[in-house]
Amino acid sequence: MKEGAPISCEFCGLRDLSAFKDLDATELHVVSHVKTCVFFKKGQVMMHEGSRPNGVYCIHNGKAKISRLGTEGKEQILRFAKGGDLMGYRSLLSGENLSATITALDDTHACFVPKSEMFKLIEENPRFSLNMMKLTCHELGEAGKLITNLAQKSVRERLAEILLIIHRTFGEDEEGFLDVSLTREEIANMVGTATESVIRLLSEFKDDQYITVKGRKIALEDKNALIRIGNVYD
Amino acid sequence: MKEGAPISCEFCGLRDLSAFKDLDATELHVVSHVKTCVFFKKGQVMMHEGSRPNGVYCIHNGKAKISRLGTEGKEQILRFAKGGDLMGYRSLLSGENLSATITALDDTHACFVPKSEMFKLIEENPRFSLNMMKLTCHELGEAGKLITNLAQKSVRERLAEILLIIHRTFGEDEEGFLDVSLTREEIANMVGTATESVIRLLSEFKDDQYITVKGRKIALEDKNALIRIGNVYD
DNA sequence: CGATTAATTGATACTTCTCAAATCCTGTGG
DNA sequence: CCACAGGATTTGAGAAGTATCAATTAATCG
Repeated sequence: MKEGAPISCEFCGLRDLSAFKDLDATELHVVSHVKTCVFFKKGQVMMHEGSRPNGVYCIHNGKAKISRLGTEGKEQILRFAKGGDLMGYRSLLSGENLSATITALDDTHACFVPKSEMFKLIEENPRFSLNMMKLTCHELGEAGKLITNLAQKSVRERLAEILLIIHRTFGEDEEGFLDVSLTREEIANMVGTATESVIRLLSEFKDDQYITVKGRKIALEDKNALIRIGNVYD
Repeated sequence: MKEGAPISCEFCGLRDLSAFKDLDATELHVVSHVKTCVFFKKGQVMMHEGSRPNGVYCIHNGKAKISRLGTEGKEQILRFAKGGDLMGYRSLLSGENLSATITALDDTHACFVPKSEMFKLIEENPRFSLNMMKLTCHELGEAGKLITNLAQKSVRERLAEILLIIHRTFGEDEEGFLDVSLTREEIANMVGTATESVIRLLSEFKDDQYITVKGRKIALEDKNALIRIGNVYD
């Protein structure tokens, strides 16, 4: 982790996507000056499960995964994050230790906003508070979906759905492949299954021409089939 | 659903447990006068998945379950609620439809606080906002735990853990039985498994003398054994 | 261009689900 | 208070779905 190129909040194109969208010019100016710009290399841990954060990261560009350690130290990926997403706010706001580890999936530039500034904004700007609540409550809804899926769907269904989620989150590159590099193990740790099961099912999907695989790169060729297989309704 | 006995917020013993604990005398007085007291019979639905709530319920006494419909209409129980707990705030704050149904597990008295009042408090009292955020963020952490458990633990482990969770949430009656009446199917819908599996595993736990069963009533006789079986660390 | 890590495939074992049938409760109405 | 209907619980048997272990091949990063 080292200092990155300074990015000014006032001119950040992602601002409208974030909880900071309703700050006035003065507030924005302050945030822009108290924040720090940080760079993480691919694979680097941005925040550690169990520790206490002193602020939040706002991702400028790059990708990250949010994961927890389960029994036997096995990783469970809870969700992904990309540009405009805030990381570490759950722990900061609830006053608990970090319940998850955040790891960069790519070279990532992020802005660190200190705790004091976050609480000052909450204190002074109800609109910001409401944005933070919206964000959290939305995540809570997503978590409920995931819980239901894990509890009720088969591994095959879950894998199909998660391929679609990855597509929705990160989109595709110029060749049509999912625009993120995940190992089979990471996919398994999102689906909640064994690596070998993911491999077998991906082969199946490939044989059925629902996807194309080229090394670690995966392209969704028949999204409707995946929607059907995954029983994805929303 | 009919009018219940009026309960005044000022004298509500549960207030300190709820997000309303930091309201000043005036605010509390207002809430107490705009709220409605409502009574739900055991089994009655308090809020319906997919609908848009016009406020939140604060449970005065009684018990409720929060559940979602999964594929094939199967119920997935996300969590339970009891006196002092707020219901429906996730949807209200995120501005989305209700993502879950809330059903009374017992005869339940609850206070309905209208949406307008909730947003007024958020607008005017940052401490209240912060309490709401704390609440939501804490739930989000719990959801993460549940996700990890569902993805990684066996049905046997999950059942052991959920018996402990039920104990922690509802405590025990004078005979030492878990103080809530759940069908085997409801337990299965919390664990995320088939009803028959729950029945078989409960018999096993009974044979091993970890629990005692008397009809629908269950008593935890050896909590340490359940902690061990469930790999429960927190 | 090695060395290491990741991906793949096969064989086998185990957990869990599903279906079916029997028994037991529980709440309800007479 | 009792009898009954319908739902809930229990048990068994067999089928699926997944996990695990082991061995090979492929890919990736210094």
